Amino acid sequence: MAAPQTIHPDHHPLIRKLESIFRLTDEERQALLNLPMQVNVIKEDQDIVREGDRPSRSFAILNGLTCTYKMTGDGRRQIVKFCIPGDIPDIQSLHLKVLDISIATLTQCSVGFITHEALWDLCMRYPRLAAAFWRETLVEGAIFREWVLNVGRREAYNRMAHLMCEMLVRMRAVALVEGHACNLPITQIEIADALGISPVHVNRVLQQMRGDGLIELKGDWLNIPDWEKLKEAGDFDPLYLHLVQEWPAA
Amino acid sequence: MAAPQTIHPDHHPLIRKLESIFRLTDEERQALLNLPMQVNVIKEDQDIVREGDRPSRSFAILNGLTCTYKMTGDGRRQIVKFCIPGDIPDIQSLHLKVLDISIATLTQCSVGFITHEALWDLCMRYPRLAAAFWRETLVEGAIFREWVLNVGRREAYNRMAHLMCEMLVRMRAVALVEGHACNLPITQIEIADALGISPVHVNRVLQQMRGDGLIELKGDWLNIPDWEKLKEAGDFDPLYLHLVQEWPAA
DNA sequence: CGTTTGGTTGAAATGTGTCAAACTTTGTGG
DNA sequence: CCACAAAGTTTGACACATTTCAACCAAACG
Repeated sequence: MAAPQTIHPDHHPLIRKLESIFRLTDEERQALLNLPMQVNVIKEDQDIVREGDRPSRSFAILNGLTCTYKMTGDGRRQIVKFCIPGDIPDIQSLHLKVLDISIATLTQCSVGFITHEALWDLCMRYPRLAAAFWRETLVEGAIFREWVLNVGRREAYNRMAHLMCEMLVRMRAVALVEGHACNLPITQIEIADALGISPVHVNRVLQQMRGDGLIELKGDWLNIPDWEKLKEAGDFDPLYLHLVQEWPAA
Repeated sequence: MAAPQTIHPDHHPLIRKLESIFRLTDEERQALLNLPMQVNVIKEDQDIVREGDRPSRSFAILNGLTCTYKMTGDGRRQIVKFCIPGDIPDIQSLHLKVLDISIATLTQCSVGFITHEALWDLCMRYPRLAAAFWRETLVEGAIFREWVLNVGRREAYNRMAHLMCEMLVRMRAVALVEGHACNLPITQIEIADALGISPVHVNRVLQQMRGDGLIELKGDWLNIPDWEKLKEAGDFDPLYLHLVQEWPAA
């Protein structure tokens, strides 16, 4: 609905993300700013795209939280990734015509739609940007792999701790962490769908973790009182996120 | 150990795979054939690369079976993908300097090492090949996502059926299926590590599936007497494999 | 042949799921 | 600002899928 709008470079999540990987040239930065992007605000709990769709454009999350999910035939949902500002969750559709995933908002979001045509054009003109996008999809793949490990080989308690670690580190990378806390407005049902367990069990595990002083969840805020302890519980090693700039140990 | 060797185009797994996506030009095909590739034979149960490595080259599986896996801190293994001829399982290392996975042979394999330098050169010269490699990594990501769903939301029986379906379809795509059967020399322990369950349970589930007439496992051969039934049990939809050429229904 | 590796079996332990109800918080319209 | 509805969280009891442990068996192998 909203008309194309100008975003200040420093606040453009895409630019911020790419800059965290390598230094953009002025020309590259300008090309990104000039990308024709239709910014829409979408309310919470809406599918943005659905499995089976054949989109002609991709979208960047500018603001808010979304998740990528799949369903079994009998209607059980598995969230395979939480997407945060700066992500382009369906960039795969540039190459793969039919979507094998659905993507839904978890909160109200503003997303920027970019036509595949414009993306292709950008990639052709700026091979370094093409490489950066490719790289992003590879990191995404690495995250999926870690999730297979997490769901397949860790028990609920550690699995949950691992997820919290990942979210905090990824949020920190896009400057969405304040101190040891970040805004994480997701329900226990959504956590359950991400971890492959039942909502009831999520509740029990969360209480246990709170009791152990690993996390604090007040309203939509996730606070990590003891990062090292959480990391230990989650068996968490950020290597798979392939962040270029690790932040100093807490 | 082995010296670079010539492979007939029709038997070159890489070319065969790319040709299944789009028609290569003569020039592209020649460029692939000219890729300097060091072919090594590696015996079974050997790590080819390990998590933490910083490889300067990638490798294509020319022959044999390998798996990509990760380990938890307390030594539990999760296989995240089986790799078959035509795959380049660590092509991600082109962009991501440090490996977040290990890759091991399951059988004796012949693999072709290609330096990153040569791959970059190829990608620069032939953008369609670069796009094809990117696409391959995206399909790989789609497979990981499906595995998260499989491990997170399906019970052992269906999970196993799903894995068998995937293996058969992927093997068929590279002409490794004869009739309804394919060579699948993996142990029950390896299946357990792929499905995130215990070897004992794999055994029980396999017996149940055999009893239900879903699969036959004699020696290293997997036979599928009733594809539709297996597909049903595995809740299997090949969409996520993004094969260009579906094969006609059995 | 003995040794190794992988497969099979049973019994007991356990993590997690299911169901159903109660409780709490949030949001909304009167 | 209250009242109510809706959404999300918490709790308990019980069921069950899967794990663990330990032993035994069968096939492959040098």
